[in-house]
Amino acid sequence: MADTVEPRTSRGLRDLLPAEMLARQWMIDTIRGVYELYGFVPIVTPAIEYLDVLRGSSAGSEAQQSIFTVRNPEKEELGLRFDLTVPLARVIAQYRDLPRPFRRYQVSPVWRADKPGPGRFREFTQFDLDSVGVESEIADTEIIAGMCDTLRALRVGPFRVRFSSRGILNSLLAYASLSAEQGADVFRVLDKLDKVGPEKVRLELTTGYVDASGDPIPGVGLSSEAVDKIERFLQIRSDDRREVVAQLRDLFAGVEGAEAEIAVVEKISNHLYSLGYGEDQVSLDLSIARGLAYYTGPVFEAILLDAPQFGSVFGGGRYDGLVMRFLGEKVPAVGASIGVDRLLAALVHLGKAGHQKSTAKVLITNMDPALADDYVAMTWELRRAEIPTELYLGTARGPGKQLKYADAWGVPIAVLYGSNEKEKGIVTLKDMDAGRQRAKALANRQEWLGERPGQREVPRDGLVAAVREMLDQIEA
RNA sequence: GCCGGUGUAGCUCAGUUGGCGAGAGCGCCUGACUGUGGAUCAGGAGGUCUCCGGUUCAAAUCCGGACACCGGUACCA
Repeated sequence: MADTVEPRTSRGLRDLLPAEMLARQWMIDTIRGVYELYGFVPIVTPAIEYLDVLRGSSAGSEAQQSIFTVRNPEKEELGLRFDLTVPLARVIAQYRDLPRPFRRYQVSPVWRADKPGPGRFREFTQFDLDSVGVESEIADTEIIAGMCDTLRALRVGPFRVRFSSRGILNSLLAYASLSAEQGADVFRVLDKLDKVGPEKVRLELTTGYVDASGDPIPGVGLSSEAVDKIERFLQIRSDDRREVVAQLRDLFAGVEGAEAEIAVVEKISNHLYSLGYGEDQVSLDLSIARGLAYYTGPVFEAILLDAPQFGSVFGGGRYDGLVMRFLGEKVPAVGASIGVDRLLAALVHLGKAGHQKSTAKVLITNMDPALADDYVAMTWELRRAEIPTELYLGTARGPGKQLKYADAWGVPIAVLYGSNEKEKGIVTLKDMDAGRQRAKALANRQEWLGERPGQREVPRDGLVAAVREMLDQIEA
């Protein structure tokens, strides 16, 4: 016995088999369609970047251990990208002659060396779109509208895009007399509101608590007056975005800088109203904080109302400071990112994706080696008529095995052609699904064989037309 | 990182208080049925029982350790 290698994949990595790839490609194509309609352009950047590009020059000690590091022959310090935003900032800084605004999309895998969890992997794909170099809130509006259009195009069922703003949260800090440093912790905790509920958020903002597993969760150590003010802020909830804006103005009256931040959010909301994005699609939800530190303005995320357990499937915000790392100059930018894997998992869960198993619509079976020329001819005839067709190339001889093969791959139509058909100048078409349905009702094999469900004989020279007709019928 | 759980066939799992040649279902292969998927029936292939050490006449089973995976929780630029 020769030594063999055990086939396996490293932790947190997985293979995407055909059924999943087909669903994913459909999803990506659909999203791409929306963003090209909006006039975004594609780019791709290398998976591998210099470590200092990924980390930032100053951030030696920052908590960025989840980068996979990579060795090259020159022994340079390299790593796999962990998102698509940092490489975008690099591109903006590196290609100074790119016209701005630069509005691009990118769909690519990213890597994080975290502990994998349910629906969470070390290699996963993001679909990002960003507008770089636009100060106007119309860019933010465009991203939010695009999120709505994308989710509608994907037929995800009811969804909600929720947005807020870091500017408003900063006003909250001023209102509650908190420092910017405390702010980072506060935002992180607020982001968990949906998941853990208001009591635990209060505990985590003050003293901390011990969770069900006995793991102590440290508190942020805020005073109860500060937490009271935060809670008053969080109580502003309404489906009506205008109502939220009004209450916010009321609460933050006299807080320095607050009015300007509220005005930005109000403008976005009004643009969206005038475009027909009402409360059923977009809500102004002040509990949205987003975990990332680099956001500077509006932030947004989308959830599926029929699958809320999948969390945010699409999120983003404005980050006016990120390009500064490379250019030393402030370049405004706003964008959003779709977690392709998470959204796809949600769609499969909802039964809205993942049904297609094959690209071929027709399998030409191969029963008689003497007729090889006919099989090849029929195959290319169909292909040249733009009908995706596979010629059976395996070793099984009888039609039984070959039909089983068609069944296993979910090919909707099989073509049977042997000496009988050749003599009569016909081909036999078989609608696989019709047979599948019929099989449920039949217990006895003689009946099953005798009936030959879903089969039709058509003239050999009418093959293409007959297949097309049968496909139309199946797809209707 | 912390807490808990689980490692037995390709997959899902059963294996009683340790007891001779290690099981089931699904899947796969062959045949009944040499030109028809499903169903049924018969047969077949497929296992270092995660690994290392210990206890014992005897370990998949008990003990210790390692590793891996799963779930929860924390962190997440």
